[in-house]
Amino acid sequence: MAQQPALLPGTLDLLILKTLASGPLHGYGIAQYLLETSGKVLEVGEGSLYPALQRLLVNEWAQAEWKQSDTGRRARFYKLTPAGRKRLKAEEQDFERMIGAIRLVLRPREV
Amino acid sequence: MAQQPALLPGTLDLLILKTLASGPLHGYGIAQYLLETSGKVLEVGEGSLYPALQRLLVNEWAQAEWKQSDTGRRARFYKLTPAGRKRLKAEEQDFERMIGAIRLVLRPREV
DNA sequence: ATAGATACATCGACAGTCGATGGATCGACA
DNA sequence: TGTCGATCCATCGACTGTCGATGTATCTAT
Repeated sequence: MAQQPALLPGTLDLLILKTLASGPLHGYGIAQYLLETSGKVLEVGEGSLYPALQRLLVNEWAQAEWKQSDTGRRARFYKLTPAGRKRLKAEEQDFERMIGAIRLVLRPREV
Repeated sequence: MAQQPALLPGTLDLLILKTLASGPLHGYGIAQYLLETSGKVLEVGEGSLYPALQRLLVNEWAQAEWKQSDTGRRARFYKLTPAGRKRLKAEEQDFERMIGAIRLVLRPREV
């Protein structure tokens, strides 16, 4: 990685899952949310976002429904399924596990 | 990700660079070091490790030299170049930046 | 009119990880 | 003696995920 990648590969599903845990939201809204919540760091391109949303649907971690967005346009709202919540929990744990392990390497003397 | 991946994609170069910052080491030794230091979490397969080492050489972040290992076998020792140290620093900063951003999403109320 | 924000989605290129495979040496143990 | 496990190198093809470009459409504001 280092600079170009706006995302840590492998974390996008987790981020989306977490975002949806607060309530159903559409693709564009998810990208906006991540951008703002992360302090403009996580810039999810559409070429990453929509494939990720497809993954969620295929795995039945989310369901989609067409509705009106706040701005009056049609938008596809994604909503977590129970399986999606389970998955979120698992991904959060795995993430913490990985980060913890990496930290051990980055700072061996602080344990 | 979640379960199967033994590694967070995009972090391997950083981990290797950090490992080599303590002194020259050979491939097998790097894998061992990461495994032990991480508490058995980071299991770097050879199919990931050697391509990563090639990347380091190509980018001149490391130099390689054949020597005798502790066990008397021939082994290729990788050593950080000044550019490699620079790179390590940059990757560490980027990593922290990404993790910080992700944390903001995972725990929005703790800031 | 037209530009910018909102909203969807796909495509091909590219990079990185993984499991399998192949080779070789050495010590230990049966 | 044979063979097993650990040490050590490396490559290959499959797969997955991210990225930038592209295309469509609507709505608001200028």
